[in-house]
Amino acid sequence: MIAIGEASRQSGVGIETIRYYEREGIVPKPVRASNNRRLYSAEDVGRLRFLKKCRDLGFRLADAKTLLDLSEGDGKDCRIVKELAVLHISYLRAKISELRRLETALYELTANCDSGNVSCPMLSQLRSANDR
Amino acid sequence: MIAIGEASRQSGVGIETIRYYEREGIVPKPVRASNNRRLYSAEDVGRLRFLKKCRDLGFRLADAKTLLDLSEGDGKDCRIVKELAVLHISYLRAKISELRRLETALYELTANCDSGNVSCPMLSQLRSANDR
DNA sequence: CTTGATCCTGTAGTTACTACAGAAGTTATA
DNA sequence: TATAACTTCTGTAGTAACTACAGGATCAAG
Repeated sequence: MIAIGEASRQSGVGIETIRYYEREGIVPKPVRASNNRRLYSAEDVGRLRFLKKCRDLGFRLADAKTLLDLSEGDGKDCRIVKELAVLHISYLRAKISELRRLETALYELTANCDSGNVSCPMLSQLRSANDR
Repeated sequence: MIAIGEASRQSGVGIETIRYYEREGIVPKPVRASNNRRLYSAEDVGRLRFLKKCRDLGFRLADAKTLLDLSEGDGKDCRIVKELAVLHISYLRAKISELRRLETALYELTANCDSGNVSCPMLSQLRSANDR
């Protein structure tokens, strides 16, 4: 059993974040040593690492918890997992194309923008009343 | 001079958001009617619309305010505008490639995932101790 | 005169942490 | 043994940019 700092190091999840996950009921409350300090097992660290990977993949915390619960449950079949993943992929794709759109729009706005212009064309564009 | 509801309609900025912008000092406090209700001029609506466009382009609110201030100032030259825009474009590009990476990773994780699997390969992958 | 729409202020909730403050306990060094 | 440095504890507040009330006042229409 290890202390929270070591659990943080082993899982890659920050100390404050671990305590936050505990408060939020994302992970079970760990046992306490006689001095009231939290003690984590290898399993606890595994959970934290699992959550970290999910978060790194862009899942929201609630979904990460769902996945964690699924992975601890008996029926580990894929349905819900795949559903969540597919949903998240389409969310990512939508986000990507939106950002690409923004990038293009912004690039075009700056195209005529050159130091020395008396009146900035980008600002003019943004100030214009038309379009939406 | 129009009421806040109409200003919201004309600018596309929500009523609560308009009041929020006022609280935060993003837009100047509007004049008040004798009944204490806010009254907006065409110029005020213009500011809101400007902010809306900036936000739609993905600028953070603070940057939107900077742009707004620039567009109201005397020296409307492009330097700071372009700087902000270029910075934001590179931020967008970084975000896009990050999301693409996530999409690929997630897609690969789901590849072997098929309803009916007894043990979900995606969960196994996430539970595995290796890599980070 | 009543109904429904709009507006007001002020506060709290959202997401997922992060950053303290102040106290207590632990470990390493002199 | 004293002291310093480190770690942990609880609890609270801050972040970004809104959004959602609650509870009350005012307004316009019929």
